[in-house]
Amino acid sequence: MHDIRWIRENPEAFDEGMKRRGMAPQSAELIMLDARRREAQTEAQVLQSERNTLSREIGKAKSQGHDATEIVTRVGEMKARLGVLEEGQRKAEADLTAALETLPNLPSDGVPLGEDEDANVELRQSGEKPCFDFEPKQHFELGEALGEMDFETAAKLSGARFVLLSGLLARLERAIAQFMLNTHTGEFAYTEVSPPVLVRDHALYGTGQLPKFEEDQYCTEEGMWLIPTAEVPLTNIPAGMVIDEDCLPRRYTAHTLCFRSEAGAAGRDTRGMLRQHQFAKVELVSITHPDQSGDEHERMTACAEEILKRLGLHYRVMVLSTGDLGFGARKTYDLEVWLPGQQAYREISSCSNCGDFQARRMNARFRPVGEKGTRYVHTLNGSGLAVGRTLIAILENYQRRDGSILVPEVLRPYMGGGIDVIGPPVP
RNA sequence: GGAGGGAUGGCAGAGUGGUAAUGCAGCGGAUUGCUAAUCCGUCUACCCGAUAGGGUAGCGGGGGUUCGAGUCCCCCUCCCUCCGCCA
Repeated sequence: MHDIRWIRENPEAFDEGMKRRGMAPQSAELIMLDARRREAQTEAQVLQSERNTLSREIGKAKSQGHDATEIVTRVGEMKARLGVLEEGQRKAEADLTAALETLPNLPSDGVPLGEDEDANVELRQSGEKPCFDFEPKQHFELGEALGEMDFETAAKLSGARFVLLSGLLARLERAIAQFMLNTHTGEFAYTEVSPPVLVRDHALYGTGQLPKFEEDQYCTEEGMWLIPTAEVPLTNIPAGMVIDEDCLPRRYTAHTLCFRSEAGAAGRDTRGMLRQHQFAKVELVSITHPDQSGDEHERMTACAEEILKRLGLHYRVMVLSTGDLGFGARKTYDLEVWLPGQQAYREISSCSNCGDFQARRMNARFRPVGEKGTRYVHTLNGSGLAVGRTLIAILENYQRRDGSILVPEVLRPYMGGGIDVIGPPVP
């Protein structure tokens, strides 16, 4: 959500930001709605003030035993008009909010200008593509050959875009998540959280999925929503609160299932488990002082990168262009891991600085030391990492000629001991 | 599913129809010769105003009654307790 006062004072900067997002100028319409709102408010307040004065006189007169019928009739006559004005004020406020709440965040300075992901800019790479003396397979070929990645049974149970892992692949998935959580909590000072994965409307509103992206979410009959990412519960932890400045930054991590309808993704990534309706992810969320969100964004990205480095996976860091930026983000780094079976880089983490955009929606503030009043916190979120996609990356990067998978060194302690290789498949 | 009790400022907590007590925290100021005490003011959001200042709203949300609602009535949401069911 944007600050209407800022828009009022910086209309050209606001429109410039929207333009970089590929959107038409918005400020004129918003400023008009704001003017209408303030006009309606002032109008209503003048009459309310009058009413209050007269009502107080009635109270005074009555307590002194004087007759007040004349004033009572006068105030009574104001009533209908007052109702109309108050209704007008409510309407004007609702109109402005409705216009504001569907507008995306403005890109930060320095975010590359572009229409879509083709304009994303590579910042750096880490590691190297592995060399094979055979033709590397895709993850689903490997997993199915091992007999531990079963799309047919999953489809029988749940339909398309689901997978059933079993045996050592199921265990590998668990090991990956454990390794990530232990690293983020033990070394990077994130507090582990086990949050609800069903949330109310206002939580999804706070992070920006509602009202605009309702069709991407799963909703229960009771009106609860399955989270599309743990960003939703974690970022909403400080919603509605005023926290002390010395409690910042707050860092949370959680390993949860995520649920996405993939409504707009028909036909994309249909083979394998790259794009599923349900997947596990270890999420990172930071709540920071406004002056620190930039540094925190770099730090968070580095934490996610460290996981890939320790797993020995080659990846590149992209900064998203203005056209590829998510709704709530002002700046996003994507980590793209190399998949030798696919011969492609694929997103495995997305780290975003949302500034005060989400904080304003969820009313999350802090009290600055030495100042009066409150300010909005800044919120950041990043995957640290997507567990399913990490499994894919390990399969494709650590595959061997015989179809077996070498377990990366750092994961072996989590595999239960003595399991350094998964497979090879039995014919 | 059944029954009951609740929701008041950053926090705690009074308030049964007439300007939202009080305490703590925060902020501003005064004062005192020492890490502090005391006193005064302020305290959320918005509107008007160049400033000084003025005003409105805010007691979970929305309606209603009333000249006037935190207070009375209706609807809704959420929280808690007990019972039932249940991992």
